[in-house]
Amino acid sequence: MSEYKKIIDTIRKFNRFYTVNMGFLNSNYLDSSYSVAETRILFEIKMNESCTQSDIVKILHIDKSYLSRIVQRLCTRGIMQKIKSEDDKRTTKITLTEMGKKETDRLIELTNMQIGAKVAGLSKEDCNELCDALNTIILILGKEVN
Amino acid sequence: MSEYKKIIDTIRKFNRFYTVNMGFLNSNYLDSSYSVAETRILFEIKMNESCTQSDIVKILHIDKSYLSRIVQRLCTRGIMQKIKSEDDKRTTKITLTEMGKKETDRLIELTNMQIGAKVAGLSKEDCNELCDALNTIILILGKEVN
DNA sequence: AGCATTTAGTGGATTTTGTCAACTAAATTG
DNA sequence: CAATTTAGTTGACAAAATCCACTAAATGCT
Repeated sequence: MSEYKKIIDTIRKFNRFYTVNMGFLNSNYLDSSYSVAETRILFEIKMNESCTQSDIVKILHIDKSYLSRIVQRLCTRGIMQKIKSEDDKRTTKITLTEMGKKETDRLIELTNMQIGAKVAGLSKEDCNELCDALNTIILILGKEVN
Repeated sequence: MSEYKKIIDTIRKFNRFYTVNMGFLNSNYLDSSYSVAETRILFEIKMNESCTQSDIVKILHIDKSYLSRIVQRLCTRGIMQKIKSEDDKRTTKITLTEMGKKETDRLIELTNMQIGAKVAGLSKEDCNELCDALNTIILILGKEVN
């Protein structure tokens, strides 16, 4: 079997396994008070400190009007703030409020616990091996630029 | 850093990387004529040859009423068939029609090409290493029963 | 400069997706 | 054989996501 056929089959098998086994990846089992999209947006802002809506649109590939409404909702809920940019008056910087930061941290903690539950029974050796394997994949697939 | 903290951080990093980099996983960029749910259902029936709706409900964790309607739709589109079971008259076996099989194969071929594009530039060595890493993850995480 | 095009974000209207509860019919429990 | 469970269907809704048209600001072009 050629390398390509083998790797494609393996990735296919992995995807199937991972989405079932780690199915919470894109689930709202996390916390019913935030949708999947909201959660991803919160995580993204957390990572990027401060960013514009179009930044998020580009990264997460979601519709700009959809995002706009989500941001509005989260603003009225006191989770984030829109700050008019001085240099480019079309754009608004989005930042988390104190409450938003706390909430995001809480959500991260929740996912950590879910992940923790998944690996709870693993031995030290398995943990290390798993880490290596995950990093290997990031390294190799990261070479492919898109 | 403890093994657990390390592995949780790594999985978190991996999830982020993989959903962005391999984002097509659960996308309908695949083929606009089938929704994500429809595609998953088609793949599942393909794998299990013949199965009941409740089988699929259990495997894919989707609402039975939701599934029922999707199956109906795909039946009227000539993709699949419901066959009354003799032994248990509550259940209906679902099978793909010839057209359904062709369509499913076509969808699989499409994902294969998407995956292929992702790994196109990899060396033989990288391919093998990647395969090993993916299989390692399946092996280790597969130990954890849920 | 001045006009055309692009970009950021908003809002209306709609479709798609997914959920919940109630129901029928058949199977299972005990 | 009555009570409970299971498989699937349907109605009514709610949530999520998309499409399109629009305003205002920035950028490109000649």
